Amino acid sequence: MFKPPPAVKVSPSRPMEPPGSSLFNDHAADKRERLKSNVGYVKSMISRATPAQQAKNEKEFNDVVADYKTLRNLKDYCVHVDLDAFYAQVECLREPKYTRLPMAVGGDSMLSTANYPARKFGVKSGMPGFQAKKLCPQLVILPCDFKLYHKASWSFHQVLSKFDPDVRMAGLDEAYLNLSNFVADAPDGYSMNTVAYDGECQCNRPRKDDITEDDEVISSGDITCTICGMAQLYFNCTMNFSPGIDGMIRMLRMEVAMRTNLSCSAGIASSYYLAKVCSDINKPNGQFILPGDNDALDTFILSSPLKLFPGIGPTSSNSLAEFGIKTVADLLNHKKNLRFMVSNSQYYLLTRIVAGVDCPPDETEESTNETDNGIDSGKTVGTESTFTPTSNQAELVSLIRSFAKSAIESAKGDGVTSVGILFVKVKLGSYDVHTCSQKFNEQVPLTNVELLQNVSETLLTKFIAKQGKKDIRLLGVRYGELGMAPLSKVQTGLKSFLNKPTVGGRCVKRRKLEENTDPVTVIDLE
DNA sequence: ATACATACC
DNA sequence: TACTGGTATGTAT
Repeated sequence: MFKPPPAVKVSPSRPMEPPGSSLFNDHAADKRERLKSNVGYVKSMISRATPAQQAKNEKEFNDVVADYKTLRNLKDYCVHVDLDAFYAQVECLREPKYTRLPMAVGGDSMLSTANYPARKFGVKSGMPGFQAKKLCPQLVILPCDFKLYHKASWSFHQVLSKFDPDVRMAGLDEAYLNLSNFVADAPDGYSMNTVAYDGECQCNRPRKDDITEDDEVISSGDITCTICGMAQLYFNCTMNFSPGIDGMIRMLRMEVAMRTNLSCSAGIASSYYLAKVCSDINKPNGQFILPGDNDALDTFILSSPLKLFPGIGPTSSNSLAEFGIKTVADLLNHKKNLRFMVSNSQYYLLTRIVAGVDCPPDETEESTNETDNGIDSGKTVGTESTFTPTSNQAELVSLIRSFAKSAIESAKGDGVTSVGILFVKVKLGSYDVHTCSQKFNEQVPLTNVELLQNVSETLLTKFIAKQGKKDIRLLGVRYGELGMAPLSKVQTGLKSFLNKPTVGGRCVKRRKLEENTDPVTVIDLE
């Protein structure tokens, strides 16, 4: 397979300075404190638990896991495909020189993505740009260009839908496929006509090195790269891939690289949930297969750190770590007390992780939140924004009214015609977040801008009156219980191919997409 | 019904 | 100087 060009060698970063005192750090410290105190409370509860209770807990755990394990479907080939450092890679199509230089996409206050050269310095997505610059002074930060990312995502989706017409996009850069039926079809493996490149051009394309002796070169020549303008040798060839899922996914990733000039990684497992975990293992530009075999599954799951599983975020992970639980194996050693440590839904998530299955029983039905009167009670639309903290009420009122208006525009763009509930979000200078909401007696049409602005303002001023005069650093307005226009009118925009997001791939429900007959096109950079 | 917390990209 | 924005979902009261 093709590999990204080697990164420029750079000296390692100096160690991070200890976190100074700031409102942000104070807030983070408070949060850690609360977590510890919570854990302390639970520990004291555990110390008072009776052996009978614990035995009951242990039995429950074993029973639930055993129950879930019967849902394992070892013959399935679930695939999760994930574009590597997506925004950064797309920016490299426009400016190929960044392929080997540390670069990130985002702004001074937050980075969305960092490319791999930047990651060598410890720069990560989700890090504020100004901190990243301390780790890597030569870091180039490019602004987000969502229009372009949507185009790239569309091309990606087009390629994948040829492998599975029911492919399910989960965000712009990720997708789930089911190739269970596909794989058995080709006992002799797969072959594909491709072009591999060599020469000065370093763009993220299939490379000459990817051609093996099993492949056949049909013709070759000397041209100029259309992306970076550098000299380029090309080799038209037929590439061959081994039979089975490994070859098929190598071919799939080669096809993605050909059609989008983007590299991706893939995970293959007997459940979507595990496939997602697997796609991170050999990233970037790699793939990992978890064999559909009970012992292999158990070994893999038990040895994995819990925080790698979708749904186990920093808070749960840190909390469990306080109890000495870091891996799934650790979890099994605390069966007796798990019930005390986590919420009910977390408990079932954890048992599902242990069992290695996607969904709890009785929840496999395709579900919609849309009710008969066209109200989608699950969906919300909103706008929020951070600004220099201020306690000036006139300014804040003006801001919330403008956000109420932009949230209306955003909702209209999604085909919303009326709303049943309005949420206001306030983040104080201390980073404490508050929300207030008001449910309406009847649906408010989006044409009633004044009313929605007035209610937003009232919720805000009431909040300020209650809290006293404090600095505010973020305001947001969000609408819920959305009345939707007839679907035929709205599904036309660039993002229409995106499915409704599903949190963490925890419960991936597959959804039929429109048949796609358009030819795959290379991303248009303008 | 409302507020808050957690998660994901 | 400076720590996002949009959406979903679960828990507590």
